[in-house]
Amino acid sequence: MRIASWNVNSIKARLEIVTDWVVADNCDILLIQETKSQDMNFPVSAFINLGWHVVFHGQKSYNGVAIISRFPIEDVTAGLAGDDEDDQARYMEATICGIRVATIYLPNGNPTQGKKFDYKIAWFKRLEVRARELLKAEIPVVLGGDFNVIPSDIDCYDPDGWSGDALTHPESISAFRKLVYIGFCDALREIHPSEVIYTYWDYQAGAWQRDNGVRIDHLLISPEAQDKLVNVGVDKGPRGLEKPSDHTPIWCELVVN
DNA sequence: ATGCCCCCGTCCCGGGGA
Repeated sequence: MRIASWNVNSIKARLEIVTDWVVADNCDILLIQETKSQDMNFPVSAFINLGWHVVFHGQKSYNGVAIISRFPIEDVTAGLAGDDEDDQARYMEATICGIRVATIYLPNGNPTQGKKFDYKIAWFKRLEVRARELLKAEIPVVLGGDFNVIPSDIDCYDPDGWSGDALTHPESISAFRKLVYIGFCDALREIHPSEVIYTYWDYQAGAWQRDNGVRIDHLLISPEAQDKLVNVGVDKGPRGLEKPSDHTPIWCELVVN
């Protein structure tokens, strides 16, 4: 079972790149972020025509998440509990072949002084509450998405230049590590503990050509999923295409019994 | 120090991204 996560920066602008990739990669489940599409405009038929299943949770212009799968999608929940005032479409869960998956688009949090950063940290706390509940279920869980956190210096081409940013802020990193302390595994680091691997390169200043990247897209997996983990990687291919997303997919492979 | 680039929308600028 191959499960991937990808911030596509608009599902409509990236439709061909995404459909081509899921077919070529032999991916089974793709967790998508930044669809930037209202539900009524989501390009459902492109995935139905492939024989895939699709669920989505969007809003106008910004944010938006989706899950597409070769296998039936069950028990879908949209939104993250803990704040009735929060109307940003950043979270959705579903069960596919007995695996509970979540697609996560964590707030960026810049600037670090003010409401946006407070929202990020509050959102992280809500995610931790949900993550603890999911661990209690003792089933394979994959939390995949754009966490907007650079967990350590080796995950950044220029740690000094990024100091003071919301993505490297100590509170952001603590909140991310907390998910690991309570029991989730940073799947990429399980297989590649010290390799420099990025998932995002800015559109600006030739960041891709200079390999000025950061690792901010993550797959956090429960112990029951970790037991089934055989491989993890990042596919840089889509970032090098014409009109790419600024993120590229991260994937993991779980053995199925 | 700032912007570079890209996407969206009652749309040709401004907000948001990271």
